[in-house]
Amino acid sequence: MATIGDVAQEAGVSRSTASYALSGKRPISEDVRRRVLEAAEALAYTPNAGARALATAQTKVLGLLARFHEDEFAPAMMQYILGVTNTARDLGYDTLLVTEADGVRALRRITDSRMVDGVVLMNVAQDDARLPVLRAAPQPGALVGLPDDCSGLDVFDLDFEEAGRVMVDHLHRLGHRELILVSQPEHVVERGGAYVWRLRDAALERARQLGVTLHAVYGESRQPAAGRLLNESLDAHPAATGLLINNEAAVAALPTVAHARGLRVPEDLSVIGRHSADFAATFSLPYSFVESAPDRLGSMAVRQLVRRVESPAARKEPYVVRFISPELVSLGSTAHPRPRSS
Amino acid sequence: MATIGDVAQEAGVSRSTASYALSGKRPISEDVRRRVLEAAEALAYTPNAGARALATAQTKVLGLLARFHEDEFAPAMMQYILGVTNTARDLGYDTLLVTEADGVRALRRITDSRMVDGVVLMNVAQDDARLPVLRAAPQPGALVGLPDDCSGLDVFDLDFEEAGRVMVDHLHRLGHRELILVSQPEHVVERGGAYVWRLRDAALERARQLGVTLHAVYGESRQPAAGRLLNESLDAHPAATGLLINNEAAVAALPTVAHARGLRVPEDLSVIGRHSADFAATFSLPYSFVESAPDRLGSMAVRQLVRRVESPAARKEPYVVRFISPELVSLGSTAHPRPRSS
DNA sequence: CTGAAAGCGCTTACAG
DNA sequence: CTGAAAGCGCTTACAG
Repeated sequence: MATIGDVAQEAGVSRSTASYALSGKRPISEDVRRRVLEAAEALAYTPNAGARALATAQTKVLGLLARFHEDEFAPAMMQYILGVTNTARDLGYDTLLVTEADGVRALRRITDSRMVDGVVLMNVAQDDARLPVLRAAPQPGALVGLPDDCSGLDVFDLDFEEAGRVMVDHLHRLGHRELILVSQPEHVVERGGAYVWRLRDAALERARQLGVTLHAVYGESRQPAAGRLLNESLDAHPAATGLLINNEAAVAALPTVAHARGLRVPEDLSVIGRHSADFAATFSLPYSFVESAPDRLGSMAVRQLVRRVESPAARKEPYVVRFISPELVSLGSTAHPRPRSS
Repeated sequence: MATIGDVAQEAGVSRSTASYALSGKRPISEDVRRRVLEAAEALAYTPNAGARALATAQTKVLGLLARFHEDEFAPAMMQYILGVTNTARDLGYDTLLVTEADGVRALRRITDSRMVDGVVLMNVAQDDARLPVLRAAPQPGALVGLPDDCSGLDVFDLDFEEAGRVMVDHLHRLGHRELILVSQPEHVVERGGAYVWRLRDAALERARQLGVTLHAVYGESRQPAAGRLLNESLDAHPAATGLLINNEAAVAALPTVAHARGLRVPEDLSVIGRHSADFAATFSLPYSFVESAPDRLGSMAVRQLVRRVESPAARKEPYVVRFISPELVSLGSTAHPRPRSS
């Protein structure tokens, strides 16, 4: 493989001149510049990443830490990852994807060894053990997901509180007075998945204000349990006319459950999910939903991260906590209520 | 951050001794070794990845090139990726995930710059433009997916021919004499997705040998088209008693379609899919299927790749083309046939 | 506008 | 068993 020395020799200049001609970091005579560029072209010169990283203390690589819990719905993760990798590339960065179970260890490894210029943490828990490690690291960090303590890091998440209110408001406005909200399983909350209760508590609060009865239940995250729990919930609350689902596995199971029960949507039951448009298309879900915008969140996290990486000024700016406003995408699965039980 | 020089100083030895004590690559007195290890521990020393890569010409990073076509079913990809990243980590490697559209450019970038020690290509097409680039690269490469020309690379794939035969055999043995096979869309074939016709042609051949009528149709890869096409196929061949599905989107749509048609499986229709167990669980699919083993394929590709990376001897070995034998996982969706049409 | 030199942080022959 | 030195391939002050 050609080195900068080969290029310099081929162009008949010094290595520093070759380097400057390629980077444009100082004035170079037109003639020399041309010869260097031609030589680089002829030799198919590409700078050695390790050498450059060593000299510049920049790797042009971002770390992406994703966690996969047995009880979580893996398909939803792909969109977040693509949001990160594609945006990173647009900004000139490659992405080191780390999926190992021990996130703390992994984070130490990639930051201490200077493999990455910055880190995006996905699936952040309220009391995430990776956060202190990331704060102590020399690289900046961005989170997707809202922890209890946001200090020292940029945080991006869907506004789950507002999502809960939007769902309740929408059905209340249509005349519904009794709703069911299916969340993630309880142990997701226990593990620190704050988005579960953020949406739920805001929905409950709003329901109370509006005089709406809201039955909040924990869902399941695997099949067929997710479908079974839907059935139980519908059985338990026969007077409910609206169903809110903050749980990808549950909403994926709903078409089958509705069919089996002979339940028509929205005639017999109004439904609003909380997932992504891509998810809805993939699973062919005919339900209105609050867009969770995984690719946009990943993209936003990367943009902010790269700003901090590249600008010492940006590095000093106050940290941000930015929420994406929930957008209700209507697929016609809500209507005025009609009592379900005869 | 502490460097090897800091460690050496702290331990009162030279940098080379510190390095050797840490790597164990030459005999070190017990006393010195202990002092070095303590110093490294105390200073939380981690080698700088760029410096090490420069000195050793090894990055301990593997490249993973994944492609996402608009018309492909993204959720299936996550399992392949996890197979690669998890196995890589087990073997001491991190994974650079590259998803950009221009795979040729991306491959050039990561190989020419020596960012990676080896590359796994996913979603390989028959006449994949990335292959010549990978062959010319100094790093070894492994493929998931079978191209026309396998030279110079290790290739791993499901034995789709055998999968087609297994499906036909199984239903023939149960007494079925007319089957429908739903494949991927035609343009997936045009783009070079050989697995489509590999399974189909083998199934057709076997059906002919057995005197079974097999209607092979191209499917759709998005909803709701996938479901619609299922309906059309069932309408077009009312006497067919068995359905073979080599298409994730189609099999995901089948529960809804079957429900809508009042079709009981396996009483009215026997069904065999070709997908992964994880996919079946995620989508709650109650159909027997030929396991496509995405994580195992990813894992196998990485293991072979790392062998070549680490051993000059292995580097010289002949290249392999290794097929995973299709395993038929029964979920009870096949039975003796009963005429569908009255 | 250009070049010689130092330095980034490692590893590993070469000496002793 | 240990150390001084060279070298991996870059970038960037320092000189001119």
